[in-house]
Amino acid sequence: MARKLSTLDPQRLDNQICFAVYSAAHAFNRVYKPLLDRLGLTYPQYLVMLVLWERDDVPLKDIGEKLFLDSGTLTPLLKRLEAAHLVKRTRSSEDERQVLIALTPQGHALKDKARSVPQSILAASDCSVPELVAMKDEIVALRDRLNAVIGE
Amino acid sequence: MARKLSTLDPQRLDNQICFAVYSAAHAFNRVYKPLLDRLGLTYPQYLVMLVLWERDDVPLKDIGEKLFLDSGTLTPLLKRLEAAHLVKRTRSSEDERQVLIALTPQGHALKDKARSVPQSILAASDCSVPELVAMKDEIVALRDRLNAVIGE
DNA sequence: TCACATTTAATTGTTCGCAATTGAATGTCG
DNA sequence: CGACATTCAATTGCGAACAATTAAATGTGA
Repeated sequence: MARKLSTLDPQRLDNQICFAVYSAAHAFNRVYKPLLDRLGLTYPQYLVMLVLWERDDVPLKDIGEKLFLDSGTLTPLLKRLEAAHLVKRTRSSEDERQVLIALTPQGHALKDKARSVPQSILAASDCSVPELVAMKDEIVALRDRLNAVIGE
Repeated sequence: MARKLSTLDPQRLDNQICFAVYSAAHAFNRVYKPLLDRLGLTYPQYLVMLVLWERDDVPLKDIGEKLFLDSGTLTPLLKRLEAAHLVKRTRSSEDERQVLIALTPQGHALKDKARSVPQSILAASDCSVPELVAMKDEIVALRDRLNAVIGE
């Protein structure tokens, strides 16, 4: 009886999906760490590079919208990527407010070296691709509902 | 054809479950923010309080194991909770290496004020409880598989 | 055109999160 | 008992993450 109550108690840590998500994010980060160390990237830096590998010469703002990050996070991060010679930051000539982020040749080249990363993550997940895709879609849907509430 | 390839490309941002988890964690944090502000807590501080509301007078190490955090994160966090008069930190007399964390009366009292938080999160999730429980269990299982790889 | 609002990036300050190190307390084994 | 390893918390340094503010560029409407 006491057990049954505790498995329903919404104030219990283990009953909270947010803690599941929070702790899973950290677990992913720990798995990524050794893989990304070899590329000289942190996980958020890797996300920015993924965006740029899809489309180059992007305004900082667009990167922020894709990754749900603001300039307070991205400005120093991009300065570090620039210091590592992976990107170049230039003011747009049409709109001087915008900063355009472009890959350097080294930044482009890193895409190849990073090609094996998703494979390693998949292996660590120890889960079938269709299962992972289904989970991903559910989590994205949840995230989008949460973000919709924030805007309200 | 190009579209089909891109939806299978493992190096695409939108195909990565880790980014789904990462961005969902941030979305949760943004929903929690205004709720926890009223309690004077950050989200990680709230997690520590959840642990203590379940069992009081816990070694720092045990809190770390439950939350997957180390002393580098917890020591300053707990000092801030102590400065807010929510917990007390004392060295164990049996084992002087351990620091025991105990709730103050204010720390206990905060549990009641926090009772409505899970309800608000549930509403923001806009999802049935059984669905959320199923997702939570899947995510926890994934997290545990990832953590198992780290240990190896 | 000119006052005003909006957009955008940068900056500042606080809190996480973790790797690496330090130092003290405890355990272990010869 | 005594050398040695282990455990545990604290510390240091770095990189996010975000709120709040600042400043410059652009847009808008009288």
